[in-house]
Formats: sequence, C-alpha cells, structure tokens
Amino acid sequence: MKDTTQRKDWFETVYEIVRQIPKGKVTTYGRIAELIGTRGSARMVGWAMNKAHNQLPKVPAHRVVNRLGVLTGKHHFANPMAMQKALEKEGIKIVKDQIVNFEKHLWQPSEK
DNA sequence: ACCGTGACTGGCA
DNA sequence: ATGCCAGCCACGG
Repeated sequence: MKDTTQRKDWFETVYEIVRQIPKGKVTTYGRIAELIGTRGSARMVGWAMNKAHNQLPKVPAHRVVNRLGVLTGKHHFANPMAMQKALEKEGIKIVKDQIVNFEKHLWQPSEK
C-alpha cells in the first residue's frame, strides 16, 4: 500500500517517536531508527529532525542526541545553546556538549 | 534520472 | 587508544 496517503509515513513515524519522549529524558538516533525498523539508518533520523523544524506539533529534537550523549545537532537549532539550555531546563546537566549521566536520562521505550 | 549530502553507528587498521 | 572507512535510507539539486 503505497498510496499518497502513506507517503509521509516514514518521517511522521520518527516525529511520533520523538514526541513520545517524556520530559527530562533523552534518546539516541540509532535507538529511534531501530524502533522504526530501519536500524542503521540513524542518519535519516537526524535528517528527519532537521525537517522536523517545520513540523507541528513541534518535535523535541533537543531530546535526541547521538549514542555518546553528545549534542551533535545543537548547531542545527536556531541557537546552538538553545538545545543545551532546554535540556538543562528539564533537569539534564550538560558538560562540554555532553549529557552527564547520559544513560540515566536515556529514555527506554520499553513501555511502548 | 543520477550524484551528493546528512543532527549516525559500528567495525577494522 | 585513536582514526578512518563503509553501510544505511531518504531528499535536494
């Protein structure tokens, strides 16, 4: 079924997952990619985030980091510090663009 | 229609 | 231990 109605399914799936991230939690691109079923295409997830900038409702891309817990995409935000600041506002501490206790804040979609 | 790029990841040298 | 390369899928020019 590849009707036009399902065209945006892939991107929308990414957004949907990212929106499911609870406040004060973070996840990785690879993790999301794996949830989608396209494990290995973590790049696409990040790219989807780039496009998510125009998506509604807004996607908490600031809660998505690479597997090292580093804010790799901070430079893609309107303001690079906006990402770090947003995370700190959620209770996440960041040092040198890296999340402290990354695994502790890592969102685990075990419940979904 | 083809090539290059991209907010990643994992493996090999 | 550190660095480089290849794989992955989708979109833009």
